[in-house]
Amino acid sequence: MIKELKNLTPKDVNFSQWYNDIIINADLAENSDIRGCMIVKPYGYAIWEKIQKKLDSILKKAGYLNVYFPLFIPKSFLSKEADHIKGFSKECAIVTHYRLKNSTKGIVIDPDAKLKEELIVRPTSETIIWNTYKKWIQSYRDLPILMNQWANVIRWEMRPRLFLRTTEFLWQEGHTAHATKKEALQETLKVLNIYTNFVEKYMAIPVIKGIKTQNERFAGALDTYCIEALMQDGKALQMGTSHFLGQNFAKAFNVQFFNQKGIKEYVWATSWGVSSRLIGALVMTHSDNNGLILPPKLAPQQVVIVPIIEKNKKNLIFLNEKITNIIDDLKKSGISVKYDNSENKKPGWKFAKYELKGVPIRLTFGMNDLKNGTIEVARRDTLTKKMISINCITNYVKILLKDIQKDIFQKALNYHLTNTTYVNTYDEFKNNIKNGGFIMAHWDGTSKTEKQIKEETKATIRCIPLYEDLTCGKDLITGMTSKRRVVFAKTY
RNA sequence: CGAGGUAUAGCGUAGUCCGGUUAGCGCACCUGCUUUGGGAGCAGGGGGCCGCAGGUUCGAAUCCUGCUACCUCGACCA
Repeated sequence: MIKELKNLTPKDVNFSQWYNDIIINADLAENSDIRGCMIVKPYGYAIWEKIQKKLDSILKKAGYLNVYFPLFIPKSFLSKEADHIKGFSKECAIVTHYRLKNSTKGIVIDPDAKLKEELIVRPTSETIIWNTYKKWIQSYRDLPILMNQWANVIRWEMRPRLFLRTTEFLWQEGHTAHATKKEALQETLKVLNIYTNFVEKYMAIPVIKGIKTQNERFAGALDTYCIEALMQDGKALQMGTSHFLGQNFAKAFNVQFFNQKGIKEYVWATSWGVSSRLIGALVMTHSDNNGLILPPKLAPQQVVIVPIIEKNKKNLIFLNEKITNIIDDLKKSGISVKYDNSENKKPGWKFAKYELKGVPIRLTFGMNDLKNGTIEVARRDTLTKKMISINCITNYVKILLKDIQKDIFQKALNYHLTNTTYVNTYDEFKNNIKNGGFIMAHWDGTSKTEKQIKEETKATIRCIPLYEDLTCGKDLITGMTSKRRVVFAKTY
């Protein structure tokens, strides 16, 4: 299995196998017996917890309150917003009965226990939340409402893929209600910036901020903002979205308020989310052929210590004593440490195992080090080793963790930039899209051209970037004037 | 839902075309000894209704029919 992994490279056609091997070998998750549902193993879940805790504290500081709404949504709720139901109807899990019974054929669904109205397992919670907001909002004084929910959702996608597109996934979904359009729009962008900052600073993944075209928009939104990242095989992945919902849901659920002048108005809404897909992005952005590479800020174990045990095992006592001191010191500095002094595995096995799991720093300590007052420090990202004096090891590790965080972002950014090409003709476009990557090209703004490009090249417009230069140009196909370049890529 | 493919031990697989000993191998697991600074070696051991249900045959993992599940590709997508 591992040998197979080593024979693959991220650029291989078989990138999906490479990706799956890393996820399964690094103990993040495994293929499920139930279609596409992920089973997150403790290590995989630990990464999700890291993401969740950090993002949660950021959102709380920004003023959002956590809530939890029901898993089941009555079918009629979901149907109230026309575009919304159109977008989600093809991927809903539906509860129709509430009881089983014994029969001659074994356990069967009890036909007498049919629900009068079917319940949909939430694919997202806009409808059930707006049904409740109706009861909460009467006056402009009740606004804004800033809520966030950590939950699981179900989307019965045709083709599931570990972490990237699983039938069930974990996420946070924010739902806000505002008195004015301006405020709601500001909110949408504020959250987009929170996401960008989180993904770049913590996950060390560079992104492009942008706005979706009409074709790619969230079902029920007026505008969908997003952050897009580039994976190592040249495909793009949407890391998070922030939707400006306008008054669509307020109108669908009749949520109105009296403004300061006493006039009734519909409420303005936003919704936004990031999911456990982020774990997949982490894997695909930083991994190499030895396995996962985790950014220190999100690694469940930042440092692993491997003692070199000699044949009589007597030296372990001396090593333990010294290493315990090191661990205490590291922990005092807020660094998480795993000490693997198991005697049944050889050091080489442990090295390989923790590299596979992406632990940023490995410390190796044996009798030679004890004599010399040294310790061996190995970096996961560069796979380089260095002997360091044991007296300054805590400080060294502290600085090295910061360096690794910075370096892997820089590495990902370099990849991102070298794989972003600017093209001016459709031929250039077709040539470049074969190799993957982001392609910056002019587009006339019509769905027709967008669809034609999608059909002919399988590339879609990932977004209209917010901060790209605004030089004019001509559409690749129609030659119509275009005010700015947009980002094309193939996706997962 | 359309098109192709696969199903053999916890995982990965050989055997299937051309039916014939007790279904073989690697990893993992268990026992013992030796090892331990880059995935240890030797010796021994346990584990299989060959996806499910029928059929053909003296005899089926192998041939035939039906079913189910999964994988890849298309439409979908945080």
